[in-house]
Amino acid sequence: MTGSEHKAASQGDVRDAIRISGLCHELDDVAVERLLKIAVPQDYRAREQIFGQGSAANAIYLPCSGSQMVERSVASGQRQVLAFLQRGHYLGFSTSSHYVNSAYTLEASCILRFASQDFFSLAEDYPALRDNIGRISNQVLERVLDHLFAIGQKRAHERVAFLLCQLYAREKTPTEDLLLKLPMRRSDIGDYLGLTLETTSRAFSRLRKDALIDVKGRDHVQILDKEALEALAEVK
Amino acid sequence: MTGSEHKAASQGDVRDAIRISGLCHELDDVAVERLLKIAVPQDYRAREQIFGQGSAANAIYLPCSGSQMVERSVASGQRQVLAFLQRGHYLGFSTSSHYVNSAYTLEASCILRFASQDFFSLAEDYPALRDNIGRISNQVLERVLDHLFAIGQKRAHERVAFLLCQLYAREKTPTEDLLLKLPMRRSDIGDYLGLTLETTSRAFSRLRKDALIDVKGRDHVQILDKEALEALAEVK
DNA sequence: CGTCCTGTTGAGCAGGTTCAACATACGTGG
DNA sequence: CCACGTATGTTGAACCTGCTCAACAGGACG
Repeated sequence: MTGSEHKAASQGDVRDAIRISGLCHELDDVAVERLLKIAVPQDYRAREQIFGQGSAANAIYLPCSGSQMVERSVASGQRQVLAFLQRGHYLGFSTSSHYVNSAYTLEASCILRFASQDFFSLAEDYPALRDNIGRISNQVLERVLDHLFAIGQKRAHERVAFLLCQLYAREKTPTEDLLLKLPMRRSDIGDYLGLTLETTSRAFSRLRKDALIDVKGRDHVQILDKEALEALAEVK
Repeated sequence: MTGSEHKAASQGDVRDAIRISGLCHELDDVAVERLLKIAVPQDYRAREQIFGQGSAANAIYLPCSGSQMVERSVASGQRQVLAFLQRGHYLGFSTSSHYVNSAYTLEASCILRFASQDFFSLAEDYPALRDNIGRISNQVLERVLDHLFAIGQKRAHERVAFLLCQLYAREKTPTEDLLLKLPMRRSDIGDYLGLTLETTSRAFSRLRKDALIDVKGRDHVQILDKEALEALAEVK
């Protein structure tokens, strides 16, 4: 059972998340209302599983608040973090009948749950919805290709620079002071970038020493030299 | 007709490629004919560019024969090979107006070219075609996530095992003797797996020494122990 | 105030890279 | 058809980045 000690999802939060997600692009009001009607909001605590690798893929998720990650593990114990997500990002699209990845919250989150059946039967009625799903998964593909480049070709501190730029670029309201929140642990970042947590930590230290960033406590980073950071992170 | 495997694309080759690609799933004959009508076959020599990073994304490509690769390079000189392709695989889908990747042939190839405009206006008329495009790009995403896992978490010889399993798994007619053709160079494999060409070569040697494969000349590999190879390659 | 958890830093090690030599395959022209 | 020259692939040796193991520091929370 999930904790309900946090504020319930307001209608505004929900609509905001859907709008940000791009799922409603070109969709009429009736369709949006039908979409809202099949959405079930659910509250999660920090570090709780949303769905697990191998379980039946019977829902799609849309975070309204908080932050989440998608990962994949193998029997030999290795783990690859595939994505860090937040409000307006989709989780749980699966080609097969079972999830091949797991998803967890990083912070306490409110997440909309759409039963696959409801969702896809709605998509049957609205071609625009199918197009939007296609557009979203193309964006996902693009991000993953950038990620692939970074892991395949970049050095440790460049990979960390890549993550910081990726996180900054997706902020809807880029903060003027370039302050970034990092809700994940060093080990999560390491598994995202194909590094150990120690190497990740050293990479942060190096960027700090070179005055590209300032590490503010455990989970905040201030970008001091955005251009230099982007030059390190270059993936296209 | 039957013996012209050298140059001109036969109608059979073309239909075969389209069938393998999965683009015609649930598509009626009229639609398929219209698709064939806008396809322009073109012959390429080995190691020729099909399209280049930064150029206008005005076409989609479908190889009928030969083999190809998609790569991305950055100013600093690093290159990531993103995919090795062959008959029935799609090339050149782009979200933006310009390609962010380049594509080259590995061997001499015949490739169908669809002008984006023609292609997408045809897709306007056939929802099934749009669905098929969506399904194909989901398959691409799945492959890229496997690739990401391999590069992020696997050691050198495990990555090579991963590539060999990936290439073997996609053979339409799995050869009984487990003989695999590798039309790419060691440096291409290295850039695909995030390794240098020397490390790649050493990884092949290691797999040979451990009797998992047999390297037959420059561009053929015989798989001797498929189970062991798959155990090394495990990505889910 | 102590405990646990996360992050940082250090030291030694190892896998992968770099640089270099050699081997083999392939295409070309004699 | 063979000989040669160039491409690609393999192997060796030294080096270096990142990993492993370990100690310590700083918050968060009871």
